[in-house]
Amino acid sequence: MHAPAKSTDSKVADILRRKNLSITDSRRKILALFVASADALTHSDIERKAGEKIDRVTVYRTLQAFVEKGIIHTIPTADNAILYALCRDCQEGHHHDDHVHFVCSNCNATICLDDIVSPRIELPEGYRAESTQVVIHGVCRNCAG
Amino acid sequence: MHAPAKSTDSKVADILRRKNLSITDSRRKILALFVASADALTHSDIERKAGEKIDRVTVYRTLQAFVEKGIIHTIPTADNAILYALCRDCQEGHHHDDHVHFVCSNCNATICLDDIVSPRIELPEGYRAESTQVVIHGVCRNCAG
DNA sequence: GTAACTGCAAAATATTTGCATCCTT
DNA sequence: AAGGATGCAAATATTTTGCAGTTAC
Repeated sequence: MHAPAKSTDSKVADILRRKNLSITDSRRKILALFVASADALTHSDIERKAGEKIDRVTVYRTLQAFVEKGIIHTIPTADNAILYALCRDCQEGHHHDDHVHFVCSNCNATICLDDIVSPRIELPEGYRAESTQVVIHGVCRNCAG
Repeated sequence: MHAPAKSTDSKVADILRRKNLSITDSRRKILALFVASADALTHSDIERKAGEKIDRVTVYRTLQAFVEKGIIHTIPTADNAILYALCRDCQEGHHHDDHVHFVCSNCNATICLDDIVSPRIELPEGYRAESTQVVIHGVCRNCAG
């Protein structure tokens, strides 16, 4: 098993420090999960992956704090499970919601495609757009084989 | 105030009949809400608007049945409230999910813009898109007024 | 008449809150 | 040392399930 790379660990600490959150075990572990995995996680993913050591309530409060601080964001999904993801861009400080999310119908992973900018869409007369969120369902790189 | 048009009532009955669902009071009332209102509804919207007469459990089961039969569909939202909406096109039989949803940040209504087709989006190598859902936040026609 | 639908009660889940204790700074 | 974070217990809220009575066809 790969030991948790020191780089991940310090990256995590950096993020927390930058956001004025005190650095605790729970937060380190949970944030590390996001940094480590490319795809979005549900509350129960996190509970499961973090092992038995973290209280359910702490997970709630931690996710809430992360969202408030802009470290992670929620992703709307068709089946309305609440997904949380950290985006590369958000890490850098300038949080932007207008990116594309991809949900793999095979492995069920949800991935932030930060590089892809949401398109401008022509709206009917009278509507004014402020932000555009796109969720694409399909088959991801891994599953397409 | 407009009396509930007879046309709405027969429209509702038509839809139920076409989908092989028996025509009951609850279903008629709930489906009428969708037909009547232009925007999407949450579970609690429905409970509230339907009056005290409909049991919470019946609402759950009715919405589930409607979704299964393709009468309504769920809309993913940024705040992860579960929204249900009937789409003009879905009524006609050929259900397509690839339409644009608009959420008004002022009046909070969610509207299906059935006329607007989701754009094709260029994906990274290896990804295959099957469907594209777009949610645009902004100010709707009424509120922009 | 039969199968399906509803409403009530209750179980199973999910989320929030209060508070004493522990940990970070 | 002080303020914030955690974990436990318990309060709420949400969703699901079972079943007896009712209704649509």
